[in-house]
Amino acid sequence: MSLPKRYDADQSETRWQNYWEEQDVFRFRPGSGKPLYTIDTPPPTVSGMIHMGHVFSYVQAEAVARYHRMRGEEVFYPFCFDDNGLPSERFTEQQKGVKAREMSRREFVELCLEMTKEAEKSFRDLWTRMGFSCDWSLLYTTIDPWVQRLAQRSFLLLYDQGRIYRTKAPTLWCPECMTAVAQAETEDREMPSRFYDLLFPLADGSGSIPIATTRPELLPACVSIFVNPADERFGHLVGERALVPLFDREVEIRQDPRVDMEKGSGIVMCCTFGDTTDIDWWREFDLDLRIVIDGDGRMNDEAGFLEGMDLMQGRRETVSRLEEEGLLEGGEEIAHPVNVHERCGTPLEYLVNRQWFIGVLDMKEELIRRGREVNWYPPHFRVRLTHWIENLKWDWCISRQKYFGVPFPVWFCDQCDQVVLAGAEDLPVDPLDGQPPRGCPSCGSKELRPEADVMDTWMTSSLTPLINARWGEKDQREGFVPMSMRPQAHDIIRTWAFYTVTKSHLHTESVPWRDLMISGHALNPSREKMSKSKGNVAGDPLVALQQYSADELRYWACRSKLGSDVMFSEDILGDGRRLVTKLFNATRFASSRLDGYDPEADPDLAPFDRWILSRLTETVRAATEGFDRYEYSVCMRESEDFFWHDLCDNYLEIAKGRLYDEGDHRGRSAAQHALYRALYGVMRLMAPVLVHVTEELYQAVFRDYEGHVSIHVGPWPETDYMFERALRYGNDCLEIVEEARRYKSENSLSMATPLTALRVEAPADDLEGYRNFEPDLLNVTRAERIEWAEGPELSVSVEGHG
RNA sequence: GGGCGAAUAGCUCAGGUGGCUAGAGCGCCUGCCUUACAAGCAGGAGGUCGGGGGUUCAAGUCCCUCUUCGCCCA
Repeated sequence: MSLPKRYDADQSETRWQNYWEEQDVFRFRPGSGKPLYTIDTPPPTVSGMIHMGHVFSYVQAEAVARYHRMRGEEVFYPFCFDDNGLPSERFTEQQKGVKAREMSRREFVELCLEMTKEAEKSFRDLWTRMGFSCDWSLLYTTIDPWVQRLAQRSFLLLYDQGRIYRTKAPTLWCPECMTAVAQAETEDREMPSRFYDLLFPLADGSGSIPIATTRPELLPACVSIFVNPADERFGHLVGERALVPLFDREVEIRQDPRVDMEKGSGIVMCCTFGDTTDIDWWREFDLDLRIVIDGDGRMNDEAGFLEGMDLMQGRRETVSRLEEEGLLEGGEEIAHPVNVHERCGTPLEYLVNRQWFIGVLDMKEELIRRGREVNWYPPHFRVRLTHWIENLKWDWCISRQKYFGVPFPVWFCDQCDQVVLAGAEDLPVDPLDGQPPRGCPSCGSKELRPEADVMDTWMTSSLTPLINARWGEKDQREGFVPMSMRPQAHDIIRTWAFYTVTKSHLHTESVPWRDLMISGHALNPSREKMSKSKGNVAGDPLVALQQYSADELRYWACRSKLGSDVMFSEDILGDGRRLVTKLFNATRFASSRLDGYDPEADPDLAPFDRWILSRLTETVRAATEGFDRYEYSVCMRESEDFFWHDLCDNYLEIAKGRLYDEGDHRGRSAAQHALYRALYGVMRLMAPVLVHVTEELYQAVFRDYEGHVSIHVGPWPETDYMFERALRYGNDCLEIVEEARRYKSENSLSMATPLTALRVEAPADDLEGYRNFEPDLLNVTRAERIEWAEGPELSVSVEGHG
């Protein structure tokens, strides 16, 4: 097959994408007998726009999948979507302009399903256009009934283990989303605020004490005052009582070392609840509980005259009343980090209500140990998990007061409040839909009410290794515990990695995966982390794909070191374009010189032929070593360097003389052999990244000789060819070529200009080694003769031109 | 405040276990349309490797310290 003059990436990429699908090239075939390589793809949420960050990290993992496939492993590479949960609800509400609580639950869930299906389609289209080799027949979503069954199965088992409990306790609460959230779903955001200095009159009338707070509206929730025991200024107050301003309640002044003497006035009020320290104090000192905020973020009747106001109104009203009473001593504008809900940015409150939890705080050591059992690439990310676990303050709250999610398989007895679980054989169940399977096991009552909350979406997505294994299903897959590899970006170590390690520990007493491949972020040209809200032109893959090919985007993603954040800008994509074009041109040239090539022949290779094939082996070794530790960029750098400089700039120019000489059968077939092996070798090294152009060239040139249905299921290049002498002398001989070229360049001559003679000096022991290269050296330098002489070291001089 | 990472040519970045004149691509300069490719080829200029100490025969690389930036967590 002859190649056209120019490479048309657009039509070529679509053509091969269709071909792979038609030929079912990337189908997982469990019975193949090859060693398994199983990838635990992290299911992306389907809310909103796909940006370059997704492309960046998923491409890197995709290249790894292709590498392992070429190494002869049976690659399990699924795709999946995390479509249940809060992100999808918010996405649906925004897109459709609806509110979940203003419609029936069934209607809303239907709408969410519809929206997620649409988003999944555009995701899948993009992935196809990027040339992804996942097996779409393995697709699952976290809302699939059988996946829900797995999540509920996990719940039932952990409940039986005593790992899950339900209790009324302080909970992180989002007043905007009106649900409990887990620690992992929060983030700190720097916000402008004000430190108010309030005066608390002492109960004995002996004066007043200043208390600095950013939350004056919590005054009605104040249950104690604390000072640091080491504080000489206020130590004498311990045991005294003070009056809460505006509310005239007496509270006791206590001491605790957690009070920061440097911050504000050095005296703090404890409210239920302003922060986690308040919760600790409340527990340890058995303080009163005064909850003044409702689930929707409004002050309730416990807040007295503030009732009905939202938090900001409450704050303003409190401040103005304090001013009237002369109990406010100015304040200070500050910026401080506020714990907000990562999904909506709303500051979180601490409310007390009944929630489901998984106990994790008592397992910290075990979980840290599991984290250590996983191979982290690059290794330094492991401490992030360790530190996250060490700093955990809450058990995992798994109930959400939401609608679109996996239901708890649970009812409650109206008579005795006993928890009634669904039977394992009935899963998946939706208690709101179906009848309870049996009466209350305690009192026999038939009056059961369903649990209306849904489970945290991480309850399901933490199970992806077990979902992939079809854990507990009739067709459970064997050899999936642990899975070979989980690729993910570093921002979700505390969530995905942590929860998944936890679940696998509890369910399989194992790590979820042997290897963890941690990608960096894509930054936009102003070095900011790309996010949905900051979509610029370059940040939208669909826009980028109008101008650049998928191979060019993939090349960009795979030139960076694993784990490091990389800037995305359009001019960087030009680098990929150059390489794709060069690859195409070089192969087109090679194929035009391969007529009569006999793959079975074993021709007598010239020294330069041995040199290029030995260089190829060096390159393959380095590339393989890189890929084995998930450094795809090492493979790209090494193979690009080999291809461009050794193969194109040097070997092709050297071998041209023989390739064009129809009369020199021996020399020509040797050059054909070396050229074919070298080009096909480096083509395969680049195939995991430049998936389309390598397929195009493989099908056009190599397929007839090799016979594999696709380059991507052909073998990774071998590493056994090595002639050390040819490698060493060949490298040195390039200096001779270089000297001839320099001479021509300095004299403004064309490279085609003939030279009268080259004079080469070399140590006596090496002279013969170099002389073996003479015929090819004459060809490439256009020298009429080479004068060889003994000398202390290799040196070259040019004697005039013709 | 703690942890992790980064700082190398004008720009974007490579430089495991310390070892010849520190590399690449882009950009720049000078040539060359060489029987694949001008989206190319050849040649060249350009860096006190963030600052300061230290270990060593030898430090971009190891140790200490400081500065700046990013991320994660309080």
